[in-house]
Amino acid sequence: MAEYPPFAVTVDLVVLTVRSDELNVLLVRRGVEPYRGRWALPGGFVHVDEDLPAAAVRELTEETGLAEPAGHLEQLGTYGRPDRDPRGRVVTVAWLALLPDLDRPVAGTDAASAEWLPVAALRPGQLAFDHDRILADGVERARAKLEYTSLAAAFCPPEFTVAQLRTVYETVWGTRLDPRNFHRKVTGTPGFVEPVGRSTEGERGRPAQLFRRGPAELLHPPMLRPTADRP
Amino acid sequence: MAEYPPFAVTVDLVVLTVRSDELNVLLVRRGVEPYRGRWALPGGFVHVDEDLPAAAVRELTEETGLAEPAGHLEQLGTYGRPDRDPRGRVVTVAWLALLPDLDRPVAGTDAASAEWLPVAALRPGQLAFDHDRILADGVERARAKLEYTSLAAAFCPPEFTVAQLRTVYETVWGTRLDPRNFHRKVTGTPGFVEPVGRSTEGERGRPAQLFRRGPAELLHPPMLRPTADRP
DNA sequence: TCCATTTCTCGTCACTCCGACGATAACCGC
DNA sequence: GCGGTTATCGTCGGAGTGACGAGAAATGGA
Repeated sequence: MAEYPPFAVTVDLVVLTVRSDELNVLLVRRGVEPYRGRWALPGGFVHVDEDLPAAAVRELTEETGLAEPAGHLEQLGTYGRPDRDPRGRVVTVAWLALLPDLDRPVAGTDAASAEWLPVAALRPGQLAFDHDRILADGVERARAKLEYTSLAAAFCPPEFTVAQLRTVYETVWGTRLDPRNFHRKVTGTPGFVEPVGRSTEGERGRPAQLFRRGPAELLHPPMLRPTADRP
Repeated sequence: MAEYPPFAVTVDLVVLTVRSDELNVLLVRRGVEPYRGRWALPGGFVHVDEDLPAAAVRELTEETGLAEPAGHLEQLGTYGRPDRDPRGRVVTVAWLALLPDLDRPVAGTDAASAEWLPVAALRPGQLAFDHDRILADGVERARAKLEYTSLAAAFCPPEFTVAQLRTVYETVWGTRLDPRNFHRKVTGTPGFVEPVGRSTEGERGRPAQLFRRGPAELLHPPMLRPTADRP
């Protein structure tokens, strides 16, 4: 192996959820320099004998305090501009996590306090390092993947209604969808959702059937977001 | 920054092209241990002050001997299993490149001789390190992206016919497509291709109109590959 | 109790898109 | 000219979708 420049490798997490009709991201306040006091994506160094997915899962459980069975985790991309960290050459492998709304506050074992913040409330340049860019890439990935995968259900609890699922799409895409057409599409795509057999109770309006995730991962044909049609 | 485990960071390239109706990948024979004499993806260490995309472009030009204007380059994913390189902890950022068929042999400035090999001819376990897995991921990414982007044109020379573009789809997907429906789809999607105004000469059959890439990057609606329909 | 309100669910209709395929156009070599 | 080959245009039916009407099943207030 002779000579090679030494790097530090970290993982950073873009953890998204939908709560109160807004897309939220999990952020931590940095307690040390650089960027002390600024919001940042949760993350940390990869251990010497640790695989990259394992490091991501470890950080996720440390920050959210929950084992990972619910939700979804995938690699987002790797960022390594030479000047991205003033301390030295740090390459970070970013991960995208989609979680249901755990309406309890985040109980992290980590000292740093993690909080949910609405993505729309963040201003450019507000996050540490290049985390603005990473967050933007993560949000765009999530938006795109809702089109052709069944990942929207990862934002939902194990049992959910069609309307809850529609709210996920509407929130992530920032558009409104026709409830009747959405209902037809979701229930008509084999394997997307499966009826539980029960219904909601005590909510306003007619009770809604409860569903859980189906086995399908890809949507064929996809559900394309409404486009500002090109000329 | 105090303590952190030191890593080596490399870039590896999955360079794909379509030649003689087969999907080919650019491979090098390793001249040193480990995996000496085995085929591997071209790649190398990231320099100390080098950005990751710059390292990928550098390796690409070193291996193919051509500046990068033609074709397409994107980050594929990062692979860092602790045991993936017997020499130590090496994390590699893999990139996917799609190039037109430069039917001249690859004139690399690199000492290692790079060669095009048909992807279908490779057997599992034939490549060094975890390059089998990286190649498989790259091929799958290319297949998926043909569906909803105009990337197929990256496999074509600056001017090409609809039939050439169809051959790209057929080769990458391993399916046959109806020439008439394909022609309708390609020419009917605004911004996918633009007529040059000239036609081929001296080929067999009726001359074909020449096109070049249009400005569109996304295909709306996508061109879905024929599916072995689900039940 | 009755009614307005809310929300879920089922239909209808027109339009687009796509797969399957027929037909014609424009070149080649002989 | 003639057959072979490939490119291009057209037609037809079915699947999928956007726009929207209408009924079903709950709640809450007069």
